[in-house]
Amino acid sequence: MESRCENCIVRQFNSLRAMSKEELKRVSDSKTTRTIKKGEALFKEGEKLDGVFCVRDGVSKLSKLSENGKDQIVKLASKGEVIGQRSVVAEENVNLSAIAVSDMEVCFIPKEGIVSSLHTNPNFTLEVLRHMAHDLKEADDVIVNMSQKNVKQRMAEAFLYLKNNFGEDEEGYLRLVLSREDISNVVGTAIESCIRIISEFKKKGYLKTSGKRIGIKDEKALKNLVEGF
Amino acid sequence: MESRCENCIVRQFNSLRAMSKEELKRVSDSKTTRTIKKGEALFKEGEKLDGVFCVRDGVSKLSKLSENGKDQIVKLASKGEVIGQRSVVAEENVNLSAIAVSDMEVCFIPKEGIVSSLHTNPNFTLEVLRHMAHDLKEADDVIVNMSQKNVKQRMAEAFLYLKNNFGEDEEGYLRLVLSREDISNVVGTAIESCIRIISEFKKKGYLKTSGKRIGIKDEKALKNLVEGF
DNA sequence: CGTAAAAACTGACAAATATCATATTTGTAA
DNA sequence: TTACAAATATGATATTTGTCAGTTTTTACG
Repeated sequence: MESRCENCIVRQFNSLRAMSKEELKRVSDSKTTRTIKKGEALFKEGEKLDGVFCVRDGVSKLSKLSENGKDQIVKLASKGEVIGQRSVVAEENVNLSAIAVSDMEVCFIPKEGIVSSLHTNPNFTLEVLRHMAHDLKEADDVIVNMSQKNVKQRMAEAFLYLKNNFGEDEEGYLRLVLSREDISNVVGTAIESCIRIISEFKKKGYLKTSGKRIGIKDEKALKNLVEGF
Repeated sequence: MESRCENCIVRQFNSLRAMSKEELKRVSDSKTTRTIKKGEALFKEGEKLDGVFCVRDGVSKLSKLSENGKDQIVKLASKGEVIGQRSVVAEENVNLSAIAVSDMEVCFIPKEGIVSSLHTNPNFTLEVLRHMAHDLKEADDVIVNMSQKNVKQRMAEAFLYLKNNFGEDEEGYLRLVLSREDISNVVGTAIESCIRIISEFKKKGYLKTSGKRIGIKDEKALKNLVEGF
């Protein structure tokens, strides 16, 4: 795969596209490429990050673990997204863990390259700001969903989200395969409730499953459910 | 009250402090001061904002209304905070409504003054970015609380939050007086549940009430509750 | 393959929370 | 000050969701 940031397509999707040629070159020279296996961590809650990760392939969950062992997934980050920006910008330890839910290829960019551009290139800073504004809106939406929708509605919404963001394969199954546990941690519910609702949706003809793979059979029905019909 | 931004103390708490003298002067010339009565809206979900509000006094709730009439309060903004930044930065309609929960004095700053600085003054942009990064972290924390803590714990946390952020009066009551309904919308629960838990906390000696005013009597107990003891 | 461990699933039950109905209190304006 | 609406409060009950205990299925790997 292309190893210079200047030629990396992934960059088009994130704030690095607002960097000048010289900045990109500097970033490219300092970055390192890494392969992360499914289940491995990019970083864990509380750590100090000295750089950001640019996702070239695969998906990572960003989650927070509580004392009782539950962990809530706050976001799924995939190709093109930059992980760890918030921590670097705020100069704080990371508040979330990042764990691969599929095999990943990422670039690690030491923070110096990012920070110096933040101070000197307003276009870049503004671009980062816009991405953060987008993330904040999404986070607000999640808060509202968590409090105003019931588990069934949030489950339905999760499947629609997975279809829209990661697509489906030739057989009509969701391309991103998550364990039932991960799904329950996205939705914020108990594993058993999650499984039960999947069974129910299957019975009603909304979904189909094959092993851990899940496919949407009746998108309209799921949408109606989310809307409260 | 001081009417020039250059001399306004409130500015110290927000991103405007990263503006140059000239920029501030420009902002100051274009701004207008407004008084908002308790219950009135600064703006409503879905509107297009052509500026931001800088809070000089009072408190506003930022919330989202759902079809079923519930509204979830995502944030309480008070003195020094800038409201509407996200929308202006992202060039999107606002995703939340802002309604005064006490009488407010705010300055409205047309977006031109903000946007031009965003494009030219990296210090300012970075400062805005840092505030947004902070808000994002707080939003993530709210998501996790909503899913990992039960209603009683979230109620306890809400009271501690109100004490820490808005203080208490001479008699030991929380300075920011919210209706039971607003409290339930912060916590994400039904009004009746909210009231019941207040009664319970009162019986247990954690809280005292006087009309709609609420005071914390046993902070340690509330903290223990939040921690899960 | 075969086997052990992990993940998925199911049922029965308990706990948490919402809803509905209604009473009481409080604040407000005539 | 009364009178009324709005807010607060409480009880009874329904619904949702979680927990525990166990079975079945899938997956990984020697």
